[in-house]
Amino acid sequence: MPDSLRQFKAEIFQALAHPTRIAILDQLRNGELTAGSFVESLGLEQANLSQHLAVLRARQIVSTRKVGNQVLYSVRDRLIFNMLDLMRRYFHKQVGESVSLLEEMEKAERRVR
Amino acid sequence: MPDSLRQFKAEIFQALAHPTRIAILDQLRNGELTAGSFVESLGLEQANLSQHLAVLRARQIVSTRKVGNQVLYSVRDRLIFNMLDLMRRYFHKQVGESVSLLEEMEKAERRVR
DNA sequence: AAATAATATGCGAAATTGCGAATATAATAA
DNA sequence: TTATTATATTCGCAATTTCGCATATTATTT
Repeated sequence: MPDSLRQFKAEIFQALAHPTRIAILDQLRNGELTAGSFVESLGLEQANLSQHLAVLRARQIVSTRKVGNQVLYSVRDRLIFNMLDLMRRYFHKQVGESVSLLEEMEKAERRVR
Repeated sequence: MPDSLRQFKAEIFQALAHPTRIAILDQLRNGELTAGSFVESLGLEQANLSQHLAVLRARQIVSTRKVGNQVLYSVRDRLIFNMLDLMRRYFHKQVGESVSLLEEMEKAERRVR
């Protein structure tokens, strides 16, 4: 596997590695939204939001379209959503395992008592 | 979507956001390997490798098993490989789009001349 | 017990990231 | 033209990441 591929993967993962940016992408699942809409829905500083959008732009994860005064954002490739969905599955599996581990521990605990 | 879920996703993405750690995981596709094997195959400082392994451990992405003198690493949940594979597909799609964009530009260029 | 081998950890420096405050830019409205 | 609205950029700072170097820890061998 070429190192450039790993480099690319790392950069995309990096772009996804922030709760705010994940929230932004989640909101784009149903189509394009203005930059400003995130400020309201996520309740963050305008500058902060704009910086997170800049990260997603830099990695070409989103594309923009200017309409009059405002900028519409959309996700370039919906494959990104597959990544997020896969990660949700991963989360649930992990939680599941943690729960059953706890149950095991409780069983063992009861046996000792 | 709960914020804790986005937090979790971000942490895992973060753990994957380094070429060295991606390389480590790639090598674990065929089963467990000793910590030392990465030092040789990747040609990095022993301490550096160990630090990257610590990141993967902290996020529970890998699990370890001590055998005598050495530590065997393995991937806890192969879903992680699905993430890497999906990212490879994403890469190829992006490259493909870039190529066809270039071709479009060349066509346009020829029309102008 | 002392030496060796495999792995992990602590430390300091450089680079990167995240954030708020202020400022810049661009389009529209007055 | 001036004011307003939407968005982006710059700056300074704190926090985090990455790395090499040195050191610690644990198991094995001599």
